[in-house]
Order: sequence, then structure tokens, then C-alpha cells
Amino acid sequence: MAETCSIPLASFEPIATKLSAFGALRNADVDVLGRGLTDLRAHAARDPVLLDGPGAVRVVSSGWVGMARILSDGRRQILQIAIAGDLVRMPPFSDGHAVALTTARTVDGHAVLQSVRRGETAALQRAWRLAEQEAERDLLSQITRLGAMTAYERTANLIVELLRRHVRAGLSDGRRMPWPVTQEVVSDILGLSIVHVNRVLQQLRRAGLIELRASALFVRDGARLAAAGLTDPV
Amino acid sequence: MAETCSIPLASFEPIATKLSAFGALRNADVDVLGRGLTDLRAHAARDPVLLDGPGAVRVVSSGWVGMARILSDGRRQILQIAIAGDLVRMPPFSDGHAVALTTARTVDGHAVLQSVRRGETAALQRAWRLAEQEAERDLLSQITRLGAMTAYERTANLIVELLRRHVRAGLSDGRRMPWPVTQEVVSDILGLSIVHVNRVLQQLRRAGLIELRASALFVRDGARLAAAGLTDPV
DNA sequence: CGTTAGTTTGACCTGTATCAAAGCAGGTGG
DNA sequence: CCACCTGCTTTGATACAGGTCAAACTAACG
Repeated sequence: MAETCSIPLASFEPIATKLSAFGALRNADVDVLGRGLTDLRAHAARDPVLLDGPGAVRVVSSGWVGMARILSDGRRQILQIAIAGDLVRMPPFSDGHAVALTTARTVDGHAVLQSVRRGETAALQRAWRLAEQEAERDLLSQITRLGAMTAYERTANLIVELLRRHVRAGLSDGRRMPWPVTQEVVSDILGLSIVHVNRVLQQLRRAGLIELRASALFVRDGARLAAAGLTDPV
Repeated sequence: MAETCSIPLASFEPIATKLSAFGALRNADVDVLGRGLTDLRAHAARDPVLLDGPGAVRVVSSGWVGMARILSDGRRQILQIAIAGDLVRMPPFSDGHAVALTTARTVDGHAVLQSVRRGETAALQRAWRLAEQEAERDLLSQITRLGAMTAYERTANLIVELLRRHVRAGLSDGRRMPWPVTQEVVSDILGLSIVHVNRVLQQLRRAGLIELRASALFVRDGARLAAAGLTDPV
């Protein structure tokens, strides 16, 4: 279950790092983040990330959180992944929900979103907008992956996207990133069966593109990985 | 090629109808639409819908327009469809573009978007926001379709979505709607081959769910069609 | 009418799913 | 410290959804 943690960790750091990557922030901007992000909660893997009302927003401070839909017969499609620094909103479906894909922590983003909307801090607002645009781009990429790519391409493409995002959040040097999810989760992101995800990951390893060890993914050949994913290298 | 048409048709009608469906509009609101929508252009099928700059917005007044991505080897994925009353933006990709899927007409939505953003007309703003939320929902539905549904389910689901949207725009009574696209276009929306789209449409016909005649789609059994598409009836 | 774009059909192939069972690793309790 | 879970990964065998190729059919249009 989600439990509130009273120790104020630097939970605003990932989002500050990410937004900085989109445009330099001043101390005042970072202060808005530091003060506005409250109500840190810890979530166990598979637990729902509860959002108080349809307008609520939470910011991930660690772990991966997914926005998912469940079909009546149990099929699950993960629509979008949020890593540290990303926003989580309630999916606008009766059968949609936000779920912790790993153990994760989130904070309430309500106050910060308000600040940004009011436009008090121009630099923050600008970076925020760019980050939102990137999130939308990634959402559209998910459509291209599922609709037009083979399993191998999809997988490589997803890895490159997540690598870029981890670099942006200061959580990767571009050669190594956290890989905290089970293959079942990957299968629900990519619209593949668990078994096939396993086989595709093996292919990527045998081709010398990646390596998986200790919940970390090592990129062995970024250029060829990007090519396999029909995208640009990070 | 897109050619400018000087005759001022009632190109704001579809969007006015659609927005009314999300919340009653007053005369002042409709006036904003009537005055703000300028620069009517006609597009032939397959022509790009050119957007002046990344922030530009056009509103479809007739026909279907798609936001698409082209992969390097020619594969095309249509990300989102805009029918009359819907907004078209430039996809945020170098390989993305807006394209007329049928002969279509669009108008410049720049001025109206500004008005709405400024929040001069509360009712319009509210309806606009709801329409945007619906567009986002439909975008997420596209992900679910492609990632978690069979060809048969995808096709039925898409038909129901388009039916709902046409009803909202005042272009369908819920039993019959325009079906102006080739099966190739449908295949690029649904991530299927042309041949398979053809076979699935035949299945839907043989099952007595739909009928296709003269560029129109007739819904013969809305309840079963919705069930086949794992969604709610219109 | 001939031409062209689109639809339909048939035969065949392959990518991915499914089913089942065997490894493997981390955690728990005896 | 071992033995046992339990959840995850891996492997193999088989099935099927959907892709590909090729050609026939149809209808709109000059």
C-alpha cells in the first residue's frame, strides 16, 4: 500500500534536473519546485498510484509509474511510462489507472502546476512547456511503435527512448540505465507476449547491442541500437 | 495542391456543433468562431496540409485529415484522425506531417485559439477544454487499439469512435456515417495490411454489424459492433 | 471503351502467441 | 545453513493471426 513518508528527501531533484535540460532554471524556479512538491508517498510495485480527483497530478521522484488500461478480459495496455521527474495524471477512462511498475515514490504536483500555470516564473514555465511537448512526442512515438514496428524494432526503440529520458533526468550517462521492470511489464508496454519479449531481448543481447545485469541495462552499441529502433542515437 | 477558396462557406459550423455538444454556447461564442476562422483552404486527397510554423493550428471543416509519421522504409503510421470540427497541428517530428486523407477543407484556427486562451468567453473556453480532453482520450484509445486488440476488435473499435465523433459534429445520426477513405488509409490507421483490412471489413459485414455502400458506412447493429470493439455503444 | 485506382480472392509464409515445463535467484522459516 | 517457496526468466514445441505476393474483378473517369 502507498504509505506517506515524513522524511523530506530531495524529491524535487529529478524534475529540477529534467527541466534544467530544457532551459536554465534560476534559484527562484528551483525554490518553486522545492516548496511546491509535498506529500511524498511510497508505492510498492503493482500498487495503484492514487490520484485525488481527475485534475490531480503527481510527480514521480523515483521508480517507474505507468498509465494503464485494463480490458474486460484482463489484457493490459500500458499507455505511457513516467520515470523520475515525470508527471502522472489519472487516465481519462473508467478502465484506466496509474500503477507503480516498480517500487516508486511520488509527490503531489498540484501546487507547482498551479504556479507554472500562473506564469510567475518565466524560465520555469518555458522549461515546463518544453517538457510537456516532449511527453506528447513520446506518447505519439508509442503509437508508431505499436502500429508500425516489428517486435525487435519496438523494443530497441523503447530502450532508446527510456535511455534519453534517463539521461535527461540525470539518471544515466547514456551507456547504462536502470532496468527495474519485469518482462511482463515490458510486454504490456510493447503489446507483445512475455515470452516474445524474452526472446527479443536475447536477440538484442546476442547482437551485442545491450546487456542486462542486476536490474541495469548497459548499452553496448548505441548507434546500432538506435538504428535497430529506427530512431536517433541519444 | 491546397488552393485558397474565396467563397466564405459556413466552415465554422462543424466545430460549433461539436463544441455545443460539450456545453451550450451563446451567440457571442459562435461569433468568435465565425469571425476567427479565416483562410479557408481546399486540399486534395493525399496532399499535405501545410501548417505555417510549429505553433500553427488549422480546423477541419470537411473531409478527414490525418497526422502521420513516415518511417525511413516507407511504412506509414497515421497517429490521429481529424474530422470536421477537429484541430490539426504539426506533429512534433521531423518525419511527421499532416495529410488530407480525403478531399478536405481547413481553416486557420490561430485567432480562435488565441481568443480561447485569453478566456474571453467562458462557455467557449469550457467546451474547448472538454473537446481537447476528448481528443486526448481518443489518442490514448489509439494506443490501446494498436497494442492490445486483435484486427477485428481494432476495426470495430475505430468505427465506433468515428461514429461517435461524427454524431458529435452533427454529421451522423448514429446509424450512418461518411466513409470516404480507401482501405489503404484504414490499414495505416490500424497498423494492418490492406488485404487484412479488407478481410476484416468483410467479416464485420457478414456478421451483420455494418454495411458499406457509396462511401458511407451503415451501422446495422450498434450494440454488437460496440461489443466487438470492446467499447460502449454510441 | 481503355485506363487507372481500388477492392476482392486465393495460396502461401512468417512473426508472434500460446502452452508447458524446466531453470534460476532471492527471500523465508526451520 | 540448508531447504523450500515463489516469482521471474528461459527453452522447446506447436498453433494461428496476420503478412505477402500475385492475379482477377469492379467501378469510376476521361
